[in-house]
Amino acid sequence: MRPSDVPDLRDLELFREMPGERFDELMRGAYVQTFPPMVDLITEGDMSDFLHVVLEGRVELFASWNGRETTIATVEPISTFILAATVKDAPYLMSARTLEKSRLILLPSSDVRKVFDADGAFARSVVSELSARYRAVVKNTKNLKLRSSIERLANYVVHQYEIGGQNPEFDLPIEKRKIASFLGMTPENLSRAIRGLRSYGVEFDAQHVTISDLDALRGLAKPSPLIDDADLPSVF
Amino acid sequence: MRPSDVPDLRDLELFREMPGERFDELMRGAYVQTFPPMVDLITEGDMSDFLHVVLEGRVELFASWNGRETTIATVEPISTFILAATVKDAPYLMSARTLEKSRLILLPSSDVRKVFDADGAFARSVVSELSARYRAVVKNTKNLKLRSSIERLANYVVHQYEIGGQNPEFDLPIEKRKIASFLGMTPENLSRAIRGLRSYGVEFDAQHVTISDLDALRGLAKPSPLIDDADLPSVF
DNA sequence: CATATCACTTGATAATTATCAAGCATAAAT
DNA sequence: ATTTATGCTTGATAATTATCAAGTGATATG
Repeated sequence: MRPSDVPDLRDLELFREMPGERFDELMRGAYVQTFPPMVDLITEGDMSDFLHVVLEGRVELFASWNGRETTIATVEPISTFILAATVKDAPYLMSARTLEKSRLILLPSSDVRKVFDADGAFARSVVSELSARYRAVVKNTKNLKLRSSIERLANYVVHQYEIGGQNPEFDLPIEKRKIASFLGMTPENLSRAIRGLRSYGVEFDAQHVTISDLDALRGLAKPSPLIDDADLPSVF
Repeated sequence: MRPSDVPDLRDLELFREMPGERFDELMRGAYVQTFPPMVDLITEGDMSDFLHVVLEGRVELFASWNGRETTIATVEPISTFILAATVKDAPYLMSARTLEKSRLILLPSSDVRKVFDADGAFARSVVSELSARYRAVVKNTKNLKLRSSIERLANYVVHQYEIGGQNPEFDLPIEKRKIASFLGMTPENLSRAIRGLRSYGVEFDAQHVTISDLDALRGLAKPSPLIDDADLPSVF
């Protein structure tokens, strides 16, 4: 375990309030590992062995049923995932794979639960993180159920614009096929939705997006803080 | 506050581990209220004033955007709702209304947060509840994104069959229009999906459902514990 | 009893979204 | 440079789902 990774972890809301000894105890069992792209990290249905933290790279969370697959989220540094399965000692609901070369810290789930049982401050941090994630998934549900695919795309574009410092030009952070899956549509349908946004002053050139009429786009997207704003600093 | 309500609350996983004095402290600020059917309890976007607990009756959680509305869940006794907004001190993401005459306990959010900050055991109980709810929403997302409407209905029927003690005849617990909204479809589409289930040996007579060919139904539904099983004793 | 209301159903049609197949462009591999 | 692979786009078509309008049946209301 590289000592330089520890400060990053310590800054996470999840571990910030924890007494130093507890944190060190957690770190003793932890290990850091670097994975190539497209490596399966966890498989849905398996029991939770480790709490995962992405230090570098990018990880996709996805789920499958009956031969179909859908992207639930992509996780970027520095952020944990599958916290709920870890504290519940329950099977993973999602699978995870690296999208690019990624460095992760793996904290044995049993250690996490041990600290969790002994340390009220940690328990409170977990609550904060879980609440935020819960709310993110509820927002995602509202997005899926209340909006059409072009409306979801429009809001995705507005959101990328916002988190990119309101620059009217930016690059898509992930492949279009992943965006399509995340937004709950096929790649073909995304392609057509992208063409549909031209009448709202949005041009796509491969990964590059240019917004020329923000008002028109906003008029279609009608973004709402109760659907589109993040409770979490990172992720989703 | 009726003293007979207290034991019910005390049995909730959320409050079970809590020291008696803390529990009493929480109860001092609480009050019980009975509401007629179809009363708006909370409105999405408002700040969290109270943690709500349903003692009797039934409450619908729903969300709106751009004139559209969708049912997220119905809450039955004895269960809390909007816990995440309460602990985060954040705006409600969903509105709530009574579906029938309902009795609720309202716990001031600030009291809940106070106890939460002081009591590690309570924080751990909150985590357990939140994790379960988080996982329920993730399952719901998988249901929405991976299944067609008739598949969602088929799984809904299988689920009702399971929680009703595997009796091949049972009654729908809520109005069909609510079921449609919960399953993410229009009432018309639900009507047609119901007809579509006839070829799988499921007959609907108003609210009454009869399953005559469970294998056929299961073959269509393909229920999965990673989508359809509950982490929570009640709700969803 | 008659009427009104409301959930539900059905039919006709439209909109949305998915599927299948082919073609294009870019980037990696030989 | 040519080939190969891959992601993306486009077209044609089909399936799914929504919308609008009308009708049915049950229950409630006057």
